Amino acid sequence: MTSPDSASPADSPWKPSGDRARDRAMKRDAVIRAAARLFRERGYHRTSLDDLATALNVTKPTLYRYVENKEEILFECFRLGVERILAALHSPPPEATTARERLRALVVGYVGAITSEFGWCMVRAEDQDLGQEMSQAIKAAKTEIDRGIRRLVRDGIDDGTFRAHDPKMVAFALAGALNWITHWHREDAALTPDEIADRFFALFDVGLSAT
Amino acid sequence: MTSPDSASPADSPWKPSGDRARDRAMKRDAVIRAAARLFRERGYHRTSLDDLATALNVTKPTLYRYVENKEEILFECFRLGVERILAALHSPPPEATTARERLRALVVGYVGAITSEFGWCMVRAEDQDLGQEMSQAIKAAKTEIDRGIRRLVRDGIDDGTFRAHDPKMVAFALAGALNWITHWHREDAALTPDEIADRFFALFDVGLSAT
DNA sequence: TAACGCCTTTACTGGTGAGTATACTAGTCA
DNA sequence: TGACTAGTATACTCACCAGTAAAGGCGTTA
Repeated sequence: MTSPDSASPADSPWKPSGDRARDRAMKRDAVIRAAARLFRERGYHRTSLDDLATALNVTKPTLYRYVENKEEILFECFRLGVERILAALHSPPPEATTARERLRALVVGYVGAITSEFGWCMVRAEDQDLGQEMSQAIKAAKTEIDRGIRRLVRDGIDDGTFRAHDPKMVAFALAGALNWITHWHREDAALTPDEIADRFFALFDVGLSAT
Repeated sequence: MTSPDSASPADSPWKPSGDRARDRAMKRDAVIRAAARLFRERGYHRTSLDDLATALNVTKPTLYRYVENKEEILFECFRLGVERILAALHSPPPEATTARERLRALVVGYVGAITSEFGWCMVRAEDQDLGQEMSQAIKAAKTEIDRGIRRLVRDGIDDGTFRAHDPKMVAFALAGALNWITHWHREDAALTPDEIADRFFALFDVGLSAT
C-alpha cells in the first residue's frame, strides 16, 4: 500500500547516506512537510504515523521526539498554510494601495498558499479532528480571513471601484472558488499558481467592477 | 460522546412506540439519511456504525440487514445528493430555454442539493474512502457535472449573453463557490436555500454578462 | 395454536493504529 | 578512555471499530 516513492524520502534530513549534522528544527520541518503531502494524497485518517515514518526512512517513536502527537502535525500544516494567507491579507505590497489592488495581492497569496503542500490541510482538515484549543485557533484564523475579504470588498464598494453587492456573499463565493483549487490543482498541472491567480482575479475583477 | 439528541431518532421508523408495519425501503432510507446527518456533524471517520445505530435506536447488526457495509452508506449519500444536481442539469424547467436561464435553474438545483443533508457527503467525502468501483462512479458523476457547467458557459458565450472567459476556469470557480456553501450553511441559518441561490446567481450573472 | 421466517439482539473476532517502555548506539566532553 | 546525552529502534499496550456468529423474540399464515 505504501508505495516507496510517494512523498519521496529524498528530501529527508535522515537520508541514510547523508550528512548527519542537522538541526532539530529542520527535522521537525521535514516531518510536517512530509505529513502534509501524505495527508493530501491519502487523507488524514487514512495516513498512519507508521506510513509517515516510513516515508521519512525512520520509525514511529522517532516522530514523537519532534512532535507531540498526530493532531499537532495536522495543526501545524494548517497553521503554516494559513500564515501565508494572513500575510497576503495584512501585508500587501506597498504599491497595492487601492482596494482592487489589495484584492489582487490577496488572490495571488491565497492561490500560492492553496497550491502549496499545505493547501489540502487548510481546506479539508476538519475541526473535529483537533482538540478544543487548536480547533478554536483554526476557527479564529478562518474568521480573520473572512473578515479581511469582506472589508476589502466593502472598501472597493465605498471607493466606487466595485458594484454594490452583499460583501458577505461575495466573500463566501470568493473563498469557495479559491479553496476549491485544492480539488483540481496538481503540481504537475498545466497552470502555475501565478497563472491561476491571474485568471481568477480577472474573473472576479470583471464580476465586481462597477464600470 | 454520543449526545442523544444529535440526528434525532424521532424520524426513525424504529421508534419503539410507533407503527410497526413498515417497509424495508423506508428503513434503509432512514439509515442513509441519519448517516448523512452524522457524517456532516462528525465526519465520516469519526462516526462509528455504533453511533449510527444508537441514533436510530437500534444495534449495529441491524444496520447490516439494510446495507452492505459502511462504504455503501457513504456512496448512497453521495449518490442521492448528486442525482439532484444531475437532474437540475439535464432536465431544466421547460421555460428555461437560454443558456442564462438554464444556468439559473442549475444554480437553484445545485444549492438545493448542497444544502440538503447530503451536501456534506457530496463535497467532503473522499474517493479514497471508497472501493475502486464506487470511486470511479463518483469521479464519473463529478466529470459529468463539470462538463455540463462548461457547456452552459460556452453556450452563453456563443449566443452572446456571456462575456468571453475560459469556460474551464469559470466552471471551477462556480463549482467551488457553490460547493463551499456546505462549509457555512446551517439549516437554522438566516437564508433559505432559494435565497442563497438567488443571490449567488445574481453575483455570477453580473460577472458573466456581456453587457 | 403450531411452525415458519423475518428482524433484532447479545456477545464475540480480528485487525489496525496511536502512543509508550525500554534497550541500544553513536557522537561529545572530561 | 570512560561516562553522559541525544536520537533511534524493537517490541510492546490499549482502545476502538468494522464486521459476524448464533440465538432469541414476534408477527404471520395455515
